[in-house]
Amino acid sequence: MNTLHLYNTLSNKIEPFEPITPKHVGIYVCGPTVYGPPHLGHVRGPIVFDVLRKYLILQGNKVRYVRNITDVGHLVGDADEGEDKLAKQAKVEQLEPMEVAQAYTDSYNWVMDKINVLKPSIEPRATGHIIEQIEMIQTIIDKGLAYEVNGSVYFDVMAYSEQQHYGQLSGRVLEDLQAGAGNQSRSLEGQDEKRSANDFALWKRASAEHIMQWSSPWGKGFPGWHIECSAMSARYLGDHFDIHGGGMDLLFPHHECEIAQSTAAHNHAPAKYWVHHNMITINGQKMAKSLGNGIMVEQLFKGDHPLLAQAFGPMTLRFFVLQAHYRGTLDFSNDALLAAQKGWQRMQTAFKLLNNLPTVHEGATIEADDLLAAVVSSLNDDLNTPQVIASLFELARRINLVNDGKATMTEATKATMKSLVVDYCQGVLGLVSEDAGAGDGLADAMDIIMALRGQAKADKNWGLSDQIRDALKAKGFEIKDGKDGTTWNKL
RNA sequence: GGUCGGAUGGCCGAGUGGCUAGGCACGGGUCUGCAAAACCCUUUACAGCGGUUCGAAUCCGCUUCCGACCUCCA
Repeated sequence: MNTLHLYNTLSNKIEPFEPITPKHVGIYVCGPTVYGPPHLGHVRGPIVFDVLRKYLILQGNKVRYVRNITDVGHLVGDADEGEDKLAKQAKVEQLEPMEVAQAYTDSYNWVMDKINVLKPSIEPRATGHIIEQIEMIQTIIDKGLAYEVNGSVYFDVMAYSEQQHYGQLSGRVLEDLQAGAGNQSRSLEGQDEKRSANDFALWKRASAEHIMQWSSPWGKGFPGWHIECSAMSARYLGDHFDIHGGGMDLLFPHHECEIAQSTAAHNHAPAKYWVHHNMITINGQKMAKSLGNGIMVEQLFKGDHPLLAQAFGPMTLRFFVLQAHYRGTLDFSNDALLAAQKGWQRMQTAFKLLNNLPTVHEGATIEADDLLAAVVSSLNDDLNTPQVIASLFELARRINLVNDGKATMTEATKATMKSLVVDYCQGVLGLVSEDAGAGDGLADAMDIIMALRGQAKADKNWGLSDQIRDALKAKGFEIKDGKDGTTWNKL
């Protein structure tokens, strides 16, 4: 494909991507609800949309990327009387709600940095946009598509569906949504206040002991759990922007409600393209608290989890995520992670050779134009990163051939290869080498040890050289004797 | 129950009406004090049963199994 195409959930088709305003792209991605430490599920979306964003930038677009922090509003599911998730966690920990939100926002962003996800252009918080949400709710009420009951405001789905198509995004039909949902034990507070079971809260009245609450035209309360994204996306990207992203689990009801709210308020749909990534599984099973198989990102980095035999670095995680297409489920397991880690190491090793490779003026036996074309084409085809990675492995193979003197290339080919490594591997895919020991003096210290061991080897003092090697290995440093000297890396 | 997705070689995971995905593991080789690493090579698998077709893993139907969503979720 010659231009970027994306799968649009709105049409269930792959469509050519054309910005509303040429060379300017607005992206809104649903960020985390910050009431717990980041787990593996939190990582996929940011990586996928980071690749999309970086690719759009490489193509010369100016991108405004908005990813929110939800620090209020989501109701607790299990018969908790509509308590705010954050407030609940706060009581448990005896902290201020904002303290909880801050701590988990920080740990989320720490993970984002580790996995080389670019910071959002704007990272708005739901609590910082209460006024915008109230204004939007008022607009919807004024249009007769929402109603107030006892200090709560509900969106009137039936009234809305008389003018607009409710269910367009998720493919749901209103009649099918009536009753009969699988989880019959689900009885939410305020259900009897609604005119229809499909109506959803825009604003909820807060009880006195509810910690997070704000004044509104309808009394003290807090926003419903869809309105924040509608209000914040409109504020920072306008009421009609290019791409709205998120996980498939948000498709219904969250995104469907967003469309309904925004359409009700602005008379047209908010986003042109809706892009959804699929979920992750652990050893083939859904990751869920109830199954006890949730893996926190920090546990992965430390290897501190029963399902993990070792630690895996941030780049291995990123590489692993990108080795699968974003619309398919992705299965985590120790073996799969291990395979990704080894593959990524091999790729890095080859790419590091590139700068020092010799070139020829004529009689070159390999080129790289075909790989560049393949990479671009794969990205254009709905961000097919697995195919991009396959092409990069072929690049690694060719680099190794030249390095081994089994093939030759021109300076122009070398330049193309550099572009593949710098612009696409490091740039778009965001896969950068983790240089162990950079800047903390470790490298210098290791150089000294390597020199001493080199002397022992020169003296054929194998006992000492092996002892050094084994001792370092025990501390997590791997020693490799190559033909051009000894190298090391941190495992 | 309703709606929507999947089932690919030992593992992960692309693709798709006829042409090698790729990675990891396994195996063979090069290199090497040993080891590890690195590098090269490693010859087709698509749930089952029907159907359409010159030809299907790829399209259609049925069956079995798995999963997601149905107002907690990335």
